[in-house]
Amino acid sequence: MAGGNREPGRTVTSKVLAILEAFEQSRGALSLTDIAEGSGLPLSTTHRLVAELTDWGFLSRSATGRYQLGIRLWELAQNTGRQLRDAARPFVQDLFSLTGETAQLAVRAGHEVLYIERIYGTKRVPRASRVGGRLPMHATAVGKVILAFEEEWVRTAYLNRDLEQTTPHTHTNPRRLAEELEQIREQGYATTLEEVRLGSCSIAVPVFHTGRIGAGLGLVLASAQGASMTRHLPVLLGVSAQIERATVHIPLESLLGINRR
Amino acid sequence: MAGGNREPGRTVTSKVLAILEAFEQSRGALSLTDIAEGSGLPLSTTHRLVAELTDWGFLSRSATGRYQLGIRLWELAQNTGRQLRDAARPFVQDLFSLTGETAQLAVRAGHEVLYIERIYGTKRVPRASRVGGRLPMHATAVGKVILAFEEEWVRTAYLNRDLEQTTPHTHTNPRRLAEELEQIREQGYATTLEEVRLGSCSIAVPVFHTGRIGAGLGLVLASAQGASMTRHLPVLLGVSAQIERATVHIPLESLLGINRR
DNA sequence: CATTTGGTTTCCGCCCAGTGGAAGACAGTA
DNA sequence: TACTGTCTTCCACTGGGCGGAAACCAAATG
Repeated sequence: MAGGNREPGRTVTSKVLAILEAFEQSRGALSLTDIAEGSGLPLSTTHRLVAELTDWGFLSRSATGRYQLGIRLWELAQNTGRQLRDAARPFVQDLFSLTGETAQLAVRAGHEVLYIERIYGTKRVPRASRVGGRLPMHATAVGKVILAFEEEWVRTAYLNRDLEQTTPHTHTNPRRLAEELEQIREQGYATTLEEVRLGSCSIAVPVFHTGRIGAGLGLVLASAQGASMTRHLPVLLGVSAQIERATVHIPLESLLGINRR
Repeated sequence: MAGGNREPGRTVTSKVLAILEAFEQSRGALSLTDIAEGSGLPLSTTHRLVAELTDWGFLSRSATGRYQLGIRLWELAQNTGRQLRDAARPFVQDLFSLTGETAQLAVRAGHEVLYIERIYGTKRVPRASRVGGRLPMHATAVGKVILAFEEEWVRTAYLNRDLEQTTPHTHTNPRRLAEELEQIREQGYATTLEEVRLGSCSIAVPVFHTGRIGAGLGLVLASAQGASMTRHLPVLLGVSAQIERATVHIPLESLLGINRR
């Protein structure tokens, strides 16, 4: 029965996107079979769609026959939120040069922080986040500072969920977390100590845009320097103010391609 | 006649990708009608596909109802060539800090240079290139240096095409360009003087990988400093060597999602 | 308030692009 | 040679995609 056993209600578009997203979970290049499994599609269907995506440059095929996301996709995606990234990057770089520590800029995407910029030196640091990566908000300094200054309903909605325990030090008690956020709002910055990953701590300040919280700007340091983190506060606040000044003229809607719900 | 006048042979996939690519040409957010025009699709078809793309986060809709590329796309695309970018970025940053000039890293994509990294300060420079952007190879220093060290057949293929004249100073004579490339290969670096854009000049050195040319590393400066460009050569060569060392262990095929033809 | 203008959303029956099981080709490996 | 895992091609069936048309909506205009 050719074509009989098809899964109804599944659009072609959803299949194409599922194929692309299959590359997100597993690092490195995938074989056709991997893609078929990852996207939950029959092999022959996968084969056809993958071939077309490759023609368009959205996937590329290495010498070994395995596939990976193509440069065309990356090229296209550079247009997303370019204004914000272009405007903010030099300042994040300043932050890095002035402190010598890994500097990062993140925004809220749903219930997570999404890292959109990250400047680091050649020295090795235990890294949990990466550009384009997500982390739970309550475990990171940037996340906490965003949450603290976010609108009331966002905060309560967040605290009414199960809070993931990333390390033994992650704060997951909703009540105490609410208090911590209150305190962050008062003091104007947030910190974490080995809450995402053992061996590293972080500090972050808010970046506002048109009165609302727009992003979080932070530093990641080795745990050893956790005690003296706050000495970076003046620089952090200064750079944050500069980013705010550099982005005021950018209309909110073109800042990022995020569907605010 | 519903569904009668359809354009045959056009796959759904191609329509979806055409919609995404429609955002590349025109800056800023697009209305549904704009997208339909840009992708050459009927309005109702566009509407259906755009709606699904939006659901998946590949497009986002602003308060005004216009569409732009979604953060989901950007997020996915960060996985493309991450190894190369992550490894190279700190060194490009060094190049910037050491020289104070806009530093950039580019690779060849077909007959053009594709800028994959670009570090610049807050001072304004006339910029022609941008991360994710392309330029003709013969008009840029990074492009020329890549072309010069590229395999013979690539070079001859390139010179047998029409060479675009970007500014009055662009070298477009194939014969003379071949000589220039020869000289670049001997001296180990390439320069341009207002060949892409009036007011700026550039200098670049090759970055090799497994014996082949892998990328071009360069600086962009204001034309005024064109005469003394070569004083940056030692730094450029040093940083290039460091990038080579940092990327030797990366398998060629996972460097970038480029289909080498 | 009626009208025009410029855009977005919904509708619906036709029909071909998409489908996926199966078989064939291919490359390692035992 | 047989086996195994993977990729590629084939092909007849069929429902998801299609897109013209009409309804809808909002803002500008008379």
